[in-house]
Amino acid sequence: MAEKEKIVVQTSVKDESLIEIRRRQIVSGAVNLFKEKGFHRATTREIAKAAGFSIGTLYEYIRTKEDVLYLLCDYIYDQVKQQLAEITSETGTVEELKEAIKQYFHLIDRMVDEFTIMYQETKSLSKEAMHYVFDKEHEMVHLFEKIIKNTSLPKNQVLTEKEIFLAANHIVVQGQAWAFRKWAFRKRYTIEDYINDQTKLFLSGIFHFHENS
Amino acid sequence: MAEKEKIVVQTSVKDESLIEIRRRQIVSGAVNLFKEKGFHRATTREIAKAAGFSIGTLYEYIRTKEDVLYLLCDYIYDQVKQQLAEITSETGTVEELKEAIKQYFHLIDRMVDEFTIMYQETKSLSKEAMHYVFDKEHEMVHLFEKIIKNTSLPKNQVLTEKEIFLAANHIVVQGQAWAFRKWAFRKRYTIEDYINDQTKLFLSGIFHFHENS
Amino acid sequence: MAEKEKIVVQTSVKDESLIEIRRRQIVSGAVNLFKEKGFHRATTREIAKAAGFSIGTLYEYIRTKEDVLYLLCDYIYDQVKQQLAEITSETGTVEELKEAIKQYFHLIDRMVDEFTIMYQETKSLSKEAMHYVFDKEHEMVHLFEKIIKNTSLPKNQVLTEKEIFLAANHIVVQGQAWAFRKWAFRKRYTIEDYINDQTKLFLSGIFHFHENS
Amino acid sequence: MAEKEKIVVQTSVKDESLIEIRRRQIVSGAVNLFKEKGFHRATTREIAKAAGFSIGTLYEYIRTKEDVLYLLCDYIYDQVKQQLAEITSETGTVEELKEAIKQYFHLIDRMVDEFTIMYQETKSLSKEAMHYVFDKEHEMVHLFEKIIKNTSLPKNQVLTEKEIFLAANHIVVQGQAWAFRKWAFRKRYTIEDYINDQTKLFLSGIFHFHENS
DNA sequence: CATGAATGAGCCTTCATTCAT
DNA sequence: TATGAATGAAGGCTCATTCAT
Repeated sequence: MAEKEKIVVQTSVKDESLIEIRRRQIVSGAVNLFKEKGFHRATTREIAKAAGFSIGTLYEYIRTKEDVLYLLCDYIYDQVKQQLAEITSETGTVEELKEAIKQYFHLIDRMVDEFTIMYQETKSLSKEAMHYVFDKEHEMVHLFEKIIKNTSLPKNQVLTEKEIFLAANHIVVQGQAWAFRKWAFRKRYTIEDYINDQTKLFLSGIFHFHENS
Repeated sequence: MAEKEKIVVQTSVKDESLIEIRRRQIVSGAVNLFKEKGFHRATTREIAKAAGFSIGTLYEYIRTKEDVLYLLCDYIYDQVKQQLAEITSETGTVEELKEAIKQYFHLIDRMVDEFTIMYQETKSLSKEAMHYVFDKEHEMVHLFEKIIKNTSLPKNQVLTEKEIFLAANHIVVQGQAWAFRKWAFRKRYTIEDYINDQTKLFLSGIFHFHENS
Repeated sequence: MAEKEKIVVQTSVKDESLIEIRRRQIVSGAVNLFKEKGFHRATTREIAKAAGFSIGTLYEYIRTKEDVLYLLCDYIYDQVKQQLAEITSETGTVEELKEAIKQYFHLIDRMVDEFTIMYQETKSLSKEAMHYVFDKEHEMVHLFEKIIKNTSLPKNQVLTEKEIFLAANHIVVQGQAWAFRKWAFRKRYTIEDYINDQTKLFLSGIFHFHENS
Repeated sequence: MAEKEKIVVQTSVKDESLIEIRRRQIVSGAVNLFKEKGFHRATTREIAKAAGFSIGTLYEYIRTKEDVLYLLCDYIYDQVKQQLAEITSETGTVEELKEAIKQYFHLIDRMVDEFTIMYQETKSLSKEAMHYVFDKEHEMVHLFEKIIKNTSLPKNQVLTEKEIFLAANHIVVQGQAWAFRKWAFRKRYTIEDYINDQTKLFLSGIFHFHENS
């Protein structure tokens, strides 16, 4: 979780604040571009153009094309983390859990493109970078694990660690599904409906987990 | 759903049965290759080699590199469909539904690599081919919709069409999750455990769907 | 002029009469094909198909793709030669010369496609084959040299060998021009008009050759 | 006829003057190469090498291989046009016509290779590019039409538009003949001789055009 | 003789990356 | 720092030719 984990994308530029600006430009240009053509089909020239400067300049801020994808994933997770940071479970009520799910699903809905790109292109990353991304995903699962653990369920429904893990994954996965199966859901569901039904299904699931054989 | 819908990958070879053989070779070679490097990083020469013949020959059986991916997706779905065809809901018991889920999850487990590739690379297909794949996915969702619809749930838990759709998607998505989140699940779950817990969560979910607000 | 000069296109087939038949098929298929796509753009598969048999069979009657072009040129010249053989200058009248020109121009008009192909693709031939073709062209020039030489011109207009050579070339070239500049001429000229005016221009030219400085 | 008609060969390089330089390099390299092997047999790598840079660079200045041929034709016609621009018929004397022919024939002699290539490979161009080249040819014919029209011929020999067209084509064609039939002419003619005799033949032709039936 | 599947050299083109200005 | 021209490895694909049946 420490910032130190961040895989540093090397630059030849010294000015730290300029680096930040340029990278923001790269990322926001890349999102639109990758959304349209995917990482592999997008050329570095196009990335540079989308970012608003020349390839020469692009390569002052990245070392390889893959860095762009990495930068993008990094940026998205930062956003996610930042926004999820506000979700906490303090009282342990079910309402709080519902709220967390809602926040998370809305977050995904707001960033559908970014998420879609991430889940599609992540596999193109180097093993090293991929692990970093996996870790981040694990953080997200973990966040929900904590919230679920903290939530007071009916007495006879106390979940084991493993079951909590499954439940947390469930939320994360169903959230992602909204992003990369939108072509299937959008015809029948608004995000609100989706949240509603998914939450109901999920809650009745964990509320009665141990009732069926 | 007619077989005629199949998007024909053109060939310059006339012998139909030979085409079948060669394509099977292409597909099984490609699975291993794509698993390792992904579709984009694999070269046509490598695909040919993995299939056991020269590029020249490869191109006697496909028109473009994308055809390989298409052939692969096609093959996988055919397998899936064929194996799921045996799953039917005749008595409408919950046991039957459980069995269907089990079959489906086992199927995915058996073809983890194939599924992973499919969900990762599908987006690289042409619009036309993508729609064909989407249709196939829809068939799968539909299969579960029918089974769920046919299953007798507690009286007060009758599901609407929309809810059935969600539930069917749920199964399909959680099945896929086993494939492309295996890195997360494998540490704690065997496929049997996974099936078990997922089924429990799902069933208690739909059995009590309308109990929570 | 002897048949011996013919560069033999080797075959692995023994039956002489079959060879003739197959080659005729090759040539007539190739004319249509080359007319449309040119020699380089036409594939051997297409040539075989146009000829009415398989590539395998095609290669029983030729050694390389170039042979097809060679066969084609050979055939065309044979046709030309055969048809021009009937043109002779026996009385030495101007009428006879006119008739020869007319015959030649009409011949070209009848075989525009063949001529066009020949003049366009001849340069793709090997040096050896090209020389054979050049020799054939020379024969044609020579034919007209003989006719012109034999024609009685006004006394003060007797032409030197060199001038006769030029005049003969003139006819050959202007004939070819009808074939490969048809896009320019066709708008304003019918073949009859063309023959008429070209003949007039030519005759008045050689009839008054030595009048201007 | 406006310069604007020029079919633009697209580039990814911005510096206009550099484009000019590189294209000149491409063209002059291509002339030698095509002279030797023809357009189809020459590879892009060879073209690049002949131009003095890498394929990568070559493709910064052209879009496809065909562009090289187009660039070449374009260049040649520019040269021709530029050099013929100096030829004008102001007084309408026969001497002026002779001079024009002389200039044109000399021009061809100077650029035999270029002309030969152009007339041989032009047919490989796309329809669009071919039309552009045809238009240029038409300009040349038209130039001579104007000159001939302006030339004062004997009173009873006034030529019709159609005859002038034929005569102009005559010059253009006989000029080309010097280029692509050089193997035939070179043995007996120097360019001066050729010009001399061709001019004589042509002039006596048009001076007496209407004397023969 | 006829067939057509197999082969692989080789072609055109792209594009990530570098480096002189 | 910024620029963009230059580079060349590498990729997708074609097609003339062969050879077993």
